[in-house]
Amino acid sequence: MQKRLFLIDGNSLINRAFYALPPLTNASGEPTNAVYGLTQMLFRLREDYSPDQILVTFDVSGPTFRHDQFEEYKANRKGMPDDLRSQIPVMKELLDKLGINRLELQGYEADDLLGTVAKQGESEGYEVFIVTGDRDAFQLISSRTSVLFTKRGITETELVNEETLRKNYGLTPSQVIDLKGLMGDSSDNIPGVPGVGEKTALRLLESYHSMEGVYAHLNELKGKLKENLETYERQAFMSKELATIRLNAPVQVDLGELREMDRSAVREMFAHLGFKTLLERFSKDDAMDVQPSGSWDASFKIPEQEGFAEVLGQIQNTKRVYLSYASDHNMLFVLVENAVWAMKEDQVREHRDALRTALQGKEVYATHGKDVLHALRAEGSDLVSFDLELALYCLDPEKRWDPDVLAQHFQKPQVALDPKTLEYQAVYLRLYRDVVSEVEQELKKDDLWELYVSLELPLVTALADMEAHGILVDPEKLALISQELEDTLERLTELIYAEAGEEFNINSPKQLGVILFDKLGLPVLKRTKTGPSTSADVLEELSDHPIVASVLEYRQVAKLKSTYTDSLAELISPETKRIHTTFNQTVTATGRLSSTHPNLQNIPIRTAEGRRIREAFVAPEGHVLLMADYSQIELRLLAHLSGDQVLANAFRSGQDIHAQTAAEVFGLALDEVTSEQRSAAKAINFGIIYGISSFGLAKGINLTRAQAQEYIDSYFLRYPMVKSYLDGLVEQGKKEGYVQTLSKRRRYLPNLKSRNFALRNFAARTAMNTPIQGSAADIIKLAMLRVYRALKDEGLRTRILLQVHDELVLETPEDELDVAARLVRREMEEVYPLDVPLEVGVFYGPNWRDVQSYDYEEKQ
DNA sequence: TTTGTCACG
DNA sequence: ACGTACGTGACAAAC
Repeated sequence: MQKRLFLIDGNSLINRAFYALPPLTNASGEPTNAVYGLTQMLFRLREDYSPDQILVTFDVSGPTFRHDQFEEYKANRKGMPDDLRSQIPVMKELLDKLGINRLELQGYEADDLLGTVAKQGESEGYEVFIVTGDRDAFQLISSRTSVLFTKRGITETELVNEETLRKNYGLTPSQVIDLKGLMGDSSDNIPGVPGVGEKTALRLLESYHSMEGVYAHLNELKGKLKENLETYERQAFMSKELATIRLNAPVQVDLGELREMDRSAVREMFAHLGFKTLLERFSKDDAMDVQPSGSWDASFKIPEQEGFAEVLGQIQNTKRVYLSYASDHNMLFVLVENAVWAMKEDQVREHRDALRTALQGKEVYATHGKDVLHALRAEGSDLVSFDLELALYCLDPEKRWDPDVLAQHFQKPQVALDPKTLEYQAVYLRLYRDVVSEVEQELKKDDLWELYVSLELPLVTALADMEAHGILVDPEKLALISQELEDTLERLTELIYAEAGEEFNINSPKQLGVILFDKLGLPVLKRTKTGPSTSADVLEELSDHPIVASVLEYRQVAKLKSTYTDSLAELISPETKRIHTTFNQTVTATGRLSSTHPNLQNIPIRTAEGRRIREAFVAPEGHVLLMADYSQIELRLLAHLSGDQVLANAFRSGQDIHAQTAAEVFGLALDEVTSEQRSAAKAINFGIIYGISSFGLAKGINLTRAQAQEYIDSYFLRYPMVKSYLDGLVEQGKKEGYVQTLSKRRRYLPNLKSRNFALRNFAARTAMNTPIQGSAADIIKLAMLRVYRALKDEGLRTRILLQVHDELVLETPEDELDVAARLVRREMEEVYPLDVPLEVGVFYGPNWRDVQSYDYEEKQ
């Protein structure tokens, strides 16, 4: 077995622990939190990885060679707070008593020591682990060295090796410093090239591999980017050099074996520091060797070639199989006959068909069903019969159902393992097996079984199918738009610099604030907690000044370029030429879906400029895109749920709903309503759905609070059932502890009883909004299922591509358009009969922008 | 990591 | 007197 050397970046960890943990003190009032954090980490490492040697490095105060080289380096780095400084000698003393070696050297930073000793360890045959919260260490990764990167303070670690560095960051170890040279690092006062953020830097490195490569091919670049790279070349190379870790620190360590700790001295120190839990664990027999998994069996097997037949055989002989896919390891875990098998990506690929066949007809219980469907390329099949994550989401959509929470909730032993390890996955799967019947019972007890089993679970299949299919994107169109936006951006930049009389980073709210409010003396209308606000609604008030109009336009264009052209292009799959988003089914509090990587639920539509992005989303040859959206589904649901007949009749009449609201609120005939009154009524209708408040409404349309309150009062006078319905929701929420949607989906609102005014009011608005927004989510999910099944049943080739909350986007062969359009409209409108009709607008076209209405009557 | 901003329903 | 419209995700800057 290979020996393991752990190198711990003491300064990095102690800093992170200090800021992440609450300010603990011992009985004498001395701060202890940083010491506590690092000590806990040490215990955890020993339990999880059984290292053969541990070394902790520290920075020594005083100048390093970097100070000589660059005066400004860290010149204005914040000093260390006294409460942290005082903990360092304590930590060192504790390490000595624990028998853990310290390493520090005047004139060298911890990074350089880590790097040098890592190389020494490698040459002596160790598997080296560097534990730090500093990304710079990624440059030290090699086939024998990996980094345990701390996150969320130091509570979580991520194991980064050559493979995960490439996969998650798109970098080789040596590119880490190129990246830093280009983009800089504000926390280290290392300047980068202006206008080059992470995205741009990664793009450049992908094309040109290194900074040298970028500069060798500068003539292939253009515009502001090229200009900035040229201007800041010297600075970029200086920054790169600064970020480079030296491997030649004059240290030679005798790695040897771990020293014995001085147990009584450690116990004494723990007592003095007030570390009760650590002391307790430590006092038991031999705390440093305690098995972390409690009563859980953390074992697993990786099947060898012959072993695979054994896995398949076990699956054949059983009724039920538990599966999880660990995306950070790209491994499929299978629990069958009390054995956990862990299969690597290529192995799964090789045996995919055999696995799928073996699982057919079994009870397949998955932690995350959609991941398993993707891993087995079984999207669109009904392979998964239970999805734990989804079931827990139905129980309480806002609870973070981590395995430790799950264990606690169902009174099982705690899972005390690092979530990044394979053992953790094995234990999680066994925990899952042991709670699943109780999860099912609880769903039934709370009347959520129907929601889970008839709506959410079958939807997994449809979503997996949609994700795998993807939507076709025209990269040339995207590039063209990007170039035009770039040109506009350059023109606006010049204009803004001229009007400001100087150059600055327009993307920085802080720098922009200095120009607008200090230099040009514009009035500060709103503040954020860090300074004057420069948000669009503020700037619109100030648009008399020519610079403000330019800034507003710049912001719009910059947003489009960074979020919707450059990044979208990178996510086109080389194999399919399509974008494959992920639809998250368990993140929102209301039951809606969300979309990530990329988010395809917020593609611009409101402005003509932004709408152009939609032109790049296209249908393949011989196909058209088909769009279907619900009209006013939330207000219709309000009419249905409240039973208000004035509102219901408004929808039955088929007239413009906002105009009708205006007529009611302002006491006019429908044809007397002005367009201003209509927009005011529209804002009121929004307000009602959001959980009305006079303050909010006044902000939405320019009114005083008193006027807004008058509008609200007269609205509720005309729609009294709406008023009593909304009041009833808050009351019911207070009484039951939760509110629910049409399909009984719950959202718990304990803050309805809070003594804090703000929290309580927020909860009250949530109580009014969630049943409406959530019921709309229920309905479109049900509609998706019906459309999906109907398309399958009728053997059509039309596919659902996207869901955007009240809209479905489909792709249909031209010769299927008529039948698909009618099917979609029918399934969506008839999905769930309400007191008012559900109306669906249907559109089609060659891309997502240029669409025309599909008029059902005409085509009959 | 947090903050400000802005894209969507 | 308190302080906000509801639900998301992504990006750049600054901490």
